[in-house]
Amino acid sequence: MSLEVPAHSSRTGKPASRIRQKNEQAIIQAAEDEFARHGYKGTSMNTIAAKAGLPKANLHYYFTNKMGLYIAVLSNILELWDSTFNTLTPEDDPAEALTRYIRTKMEFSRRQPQASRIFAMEIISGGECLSEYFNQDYRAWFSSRASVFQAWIDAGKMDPVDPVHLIFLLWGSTQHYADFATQICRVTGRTKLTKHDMEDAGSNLIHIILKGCGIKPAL
Amino acid sequence: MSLEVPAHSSRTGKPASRIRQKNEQAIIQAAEDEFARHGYKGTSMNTIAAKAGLPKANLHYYFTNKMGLYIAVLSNILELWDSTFNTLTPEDDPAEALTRYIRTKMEFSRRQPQASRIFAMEIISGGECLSEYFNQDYRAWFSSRASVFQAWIDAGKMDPVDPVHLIFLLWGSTQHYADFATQICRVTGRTKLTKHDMEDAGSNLIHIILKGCGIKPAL
DNA sequence: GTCTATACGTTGATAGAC
DNA sequence: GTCTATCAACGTATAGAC
Repeated sequence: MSLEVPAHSSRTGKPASRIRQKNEQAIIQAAEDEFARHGYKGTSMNTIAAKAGLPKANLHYYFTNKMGLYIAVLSNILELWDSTFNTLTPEDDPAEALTRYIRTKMEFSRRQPQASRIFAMEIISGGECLSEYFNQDYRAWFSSRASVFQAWIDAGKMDPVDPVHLIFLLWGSTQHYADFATQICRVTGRTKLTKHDMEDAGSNLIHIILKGCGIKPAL
Repeated sequence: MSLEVPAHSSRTGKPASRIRQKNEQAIIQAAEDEFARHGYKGTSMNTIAAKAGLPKANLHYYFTNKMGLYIAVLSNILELWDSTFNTLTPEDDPAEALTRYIRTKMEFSRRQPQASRIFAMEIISGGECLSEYFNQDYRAWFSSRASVFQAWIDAGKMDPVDPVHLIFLLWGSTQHYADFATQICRVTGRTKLTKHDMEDAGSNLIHIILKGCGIKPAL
């Protein structure tokens, strides 16, 4: 499902040296910051190199070109992304499972806001770099997530809401706290969203969404 | 064609000629498309000029520089944005008012997705161009919106949810359908979101959010 | 493996003919 | 008011010395 990140040199296929690993990490880190703020087109290799503390020729040595670096960053992110998603099953207790899912997504929004923003930018920009990602497998996976909700509905464990739109509600409401953190801070007079703020936000979402779906909260 | 009062040149304050009005409109239209896709930094005057069918020197004639054009586009959007927001009052019936509000926002996401995306890109990019917009007045306005919900809560018309987070839930869940339309289409196998799709999405949100807040639906 | 120097296209912006 | 020609700055990418 995810694009491939070479643990080995993309050029030689040999195991990565310690220096290589360290430099690649520094570059990816710097690239994440820039891509998250300015998107693909708006980011320059120059700026990334400066932020990573390396001459810009090195970026081209480790990643063949700008798109190569971008794909590496995206892959990094999708790996994270995917790993937080596959926990719901029809056998689960809806209240418990949904609570856990929302908490996990909010925790992700708090700890990896950059990842969420890069993803958002890419989607808004047309998402062509993710066309590989949104393939048959992805649609099948999405379907299987939706069918979990359908199973709960059929078993009378929750209201007959549209499972697909419920997923979009879960995604939209949780990612909002990563992508729009700037606006949220400005509006509420904060300088940053604390762990506590995010937990409050999560509790609020859990209350409204569970009750809204006719699920009794877990004890 | 009607005899409207001509808009005025942003430079001279003199009445705008018909040519000027037409060209400015074409430029802003093209600029919106590009800024919505690539953000401020990722957009080039060159591309905008080509899309507007004008030599690029003209853009600098009508709008002093790139930032001037960007601000013009943003202002255009904020005007639209604000005009859809001020309908909730403590005297309203919560069910009716919230239903209307969600429908309005979804209608906005359907008709003006570009506007929503430019706003999203700007916020993700740090939102410095909006620092003027997020001023004292804005915070006061936001507060007054939140206090409407608080009034409903105090009157026992809805559950004691956090009014501020409720607003973020409303914003996040409705804007998601504009900003992430690409992903939604890919995932659901559609080519575009129809009016009918958006109405379904709205109905779903209304069901979950109203019930989740302990509000009985309007009849 | 690393970095300096550089090629060469594109950028935002302007000067000046029409 | 409009547009062609042009500028300096910056973009990605590479060649080749170390």
